[in-house]
Amino acid sequence: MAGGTKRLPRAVREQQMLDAAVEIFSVNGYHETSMDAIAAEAQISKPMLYLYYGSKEELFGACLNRELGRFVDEVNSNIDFSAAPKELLRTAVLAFLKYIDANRASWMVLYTQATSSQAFAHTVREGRERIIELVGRLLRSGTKFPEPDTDFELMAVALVGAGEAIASRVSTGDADVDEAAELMINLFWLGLKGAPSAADVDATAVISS
Amino acid sequence: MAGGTKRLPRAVREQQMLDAAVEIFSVNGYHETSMDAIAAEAQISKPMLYLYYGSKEELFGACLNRELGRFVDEVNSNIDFSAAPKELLRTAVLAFLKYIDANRASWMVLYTQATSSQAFAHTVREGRERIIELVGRLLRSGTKFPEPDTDFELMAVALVGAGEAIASRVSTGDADVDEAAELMINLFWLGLKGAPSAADVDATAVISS
Amino acid sequence: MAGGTKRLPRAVREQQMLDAAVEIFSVNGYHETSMDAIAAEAQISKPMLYLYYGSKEELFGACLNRELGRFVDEVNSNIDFSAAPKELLRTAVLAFLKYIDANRASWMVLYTQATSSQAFAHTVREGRERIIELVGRLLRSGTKFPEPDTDFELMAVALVGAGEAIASRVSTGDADVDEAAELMINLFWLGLKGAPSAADVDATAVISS
Amino acid sequence: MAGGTKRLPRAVREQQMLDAAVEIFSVNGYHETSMDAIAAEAQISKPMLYLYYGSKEELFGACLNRELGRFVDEVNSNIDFSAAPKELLRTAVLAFLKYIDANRASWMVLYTQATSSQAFAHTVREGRERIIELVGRLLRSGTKFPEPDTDFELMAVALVGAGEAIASRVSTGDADVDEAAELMINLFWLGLKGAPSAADVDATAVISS
DNA sequence: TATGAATGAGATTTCATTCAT
DNA sequence: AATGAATGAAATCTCATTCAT
Repeated sequence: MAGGTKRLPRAVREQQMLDAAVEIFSVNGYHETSMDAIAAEAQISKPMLYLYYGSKEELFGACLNRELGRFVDEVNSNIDFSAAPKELLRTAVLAFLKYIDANRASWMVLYTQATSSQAFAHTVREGRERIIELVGRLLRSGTKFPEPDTDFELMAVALVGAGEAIASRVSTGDADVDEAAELMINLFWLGLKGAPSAADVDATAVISS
Repeated sequence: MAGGTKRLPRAVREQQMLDAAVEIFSVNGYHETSMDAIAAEAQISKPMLYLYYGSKEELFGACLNRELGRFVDEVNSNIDFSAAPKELLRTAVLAFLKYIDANRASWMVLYTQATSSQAFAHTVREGRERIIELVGRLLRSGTKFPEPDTDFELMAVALVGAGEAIASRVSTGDADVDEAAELMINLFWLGLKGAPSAADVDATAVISS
Repeated sequence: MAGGTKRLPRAVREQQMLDAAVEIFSVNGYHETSMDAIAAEAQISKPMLYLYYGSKEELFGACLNRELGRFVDEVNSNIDFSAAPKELLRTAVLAFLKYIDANRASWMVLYTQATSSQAFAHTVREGRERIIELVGRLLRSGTKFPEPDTDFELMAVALVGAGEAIASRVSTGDADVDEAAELMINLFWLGLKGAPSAADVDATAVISS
Repeated sequence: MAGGTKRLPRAVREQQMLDAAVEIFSVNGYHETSMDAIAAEAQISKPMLYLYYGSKEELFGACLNRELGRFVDEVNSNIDFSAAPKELLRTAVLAFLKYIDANRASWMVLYTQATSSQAFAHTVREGRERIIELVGRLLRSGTKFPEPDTDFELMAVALVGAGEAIASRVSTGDADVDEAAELMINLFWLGLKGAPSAADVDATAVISS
């Protein structure tokens, strides 16, 4: 009634639908969300959803892709690739966490939902895998004298896992962005020397027997 | 005559049901699992399931609790609390990862399921929170001269996140337990000095420009 | 309410459902019939239909099979296989048409429905094919001096087609059973000598110019 | 600019639509065919379909009528009405079967569809009725000394049924046109003396016991 | 104690059909 | 004359859950 049963160009409607879908999926989860609910939120009829997106699964996929795209774009454009390594790292981590912070509902929940929902675990896993590879390469290239048997990839897995956990804390508002950023930066930095044996000497020194 | 198949003591029936439920939930996920399927697997009738556990949600909760309990018990009993800190850490990490490795199907999948399903995110989050607190306390007590503003809890969040990520890799068979353990131990150890400012000095030295 | 939401043994419910399904399918046709309508007619809930028969298609298949079985049984038991050929033919044709006459709604309409419904054309065609083969063999064995190139099978096709058409007339009440039987018997009998050339001589004699 | 693609004269458009509709209906059946599919095949928009034909049912009716008309025209124009009865019969049967043979897809399938779909059984039945009447009149006029109680119409029903069955065989490619024609001609010819008593004498002679 | 029988409620999806331009 | 945009209505099917025995 208030909203609009008006004729809208396809592109506009698409966004309108995705907005609604992201909103509802985020709040209720994939399974608990009905197409009816999304249609209602978007103030359109259910058949439109199917006309535009084919199925609930595809609709969710479209949500995922849009949010993923936005995330990548935003983060990418806020990283200062010309800066020195540590500064670059700082801008990257900050861009990442700030995006999470600013898009709590939509992104983290979509992300969480997708991780579980069997049909999308795949997509998320792939995305994560790419990030892990990236981080792995950064670690490798950033380490001056790598031990021969250093498993940079597993280290990357750990760091990305840590990043996700921190991001989750940020997304729930339970952690301060700046503080979280500082910690992540440090952790990554440490990761660069985290290869097994190498670290022991220095680290142990500061620690209670 | 007409009645039931076999009279079994309550405790046995309960386990029989949980075994079946864990099995099916693990394979198919929470939403894709029907009570019918569980009843069939347990070779009992659906009303029994409801008699014992009240609802699908409660049944899943019971699965979760049992598996969580087993996990905690097993890990606990394999940690050498009398050992020196680093050795204690080693036994803990190994116990953790070995459990994961030995119970791939049941635990990690249940865990993943629970994380998503809105109704249980709660339970999992609580469990994780307890672990994070524990790790946080360990960090605090393990650090000789803590900086005043060190946020041990957030560091614990990161480390636990890293641990989960690694555990996930182990559970899929994509990472070797021993290697993963070594890496986690190192990471935690480093975590002890991961408080912002303190680390910079040493770490930077090994790193490119 | 009036009918019965009572507990019934499986076998009884099955028949009750099939009765309802046959009734409604017959009146409305396969596509125009909804499972809701059948459930209502059977005075049970829709899930029962699915519990017992799995899908609309399978339900229809079950109807088809039951009616087909009844038809075959009834007709078979009314044929006098010990009689002389012509008498045997007579009993067979009468049994066939009388069944049709007595079961107008159920059988003929089911038959018609099935013929069309893509998914069952198959079943019906097979059944018809068997009858055609049977008739073909009868023709062959009944003809004393068959012409070498006589296509008994195609003749059987024609005779069965004629039989179906007549049966259809009977089922709508537009033809008298006894008269129809006599005609069919004659036609079949003639069919026995219907091989092309053979007939010409006699037939032409009775015909104008 | 925004508007329509091409302005075509009404008659052309109509044929274009019917062509598409016949094609799709034939392949998929009435129920399985969507207006969308037809519009797509005709390369026009759905509202056009509705503008020209009002509803799916009417569109199918139009298809049926056009095909029926073509069929009648074609067959009619190939019958040699001036020939002697038997030759006339031959030309008629051949015209009929040749048309079927040449228009397998369109006609027989449409015909089958129509027979079932409740809404069109009517139309088909009427058409068949006209043919039956025609054949009945031919039988009557062709029989020199008809028995008083001979039911020529029912005989016509049988013969037309036989004709349909044979035609169906031809349409599936399972019967040769010429052979089928010869058989049909013979059957019709025999039908002329198919009145009960008359036939017995001759026929029995050729038959076993 | 144990279960076969039964269902209310709701999910996804598909169409024929119509506005507004 | 022609169409992209939009929908009401309904159909199939599934599932957690409960009686009645």
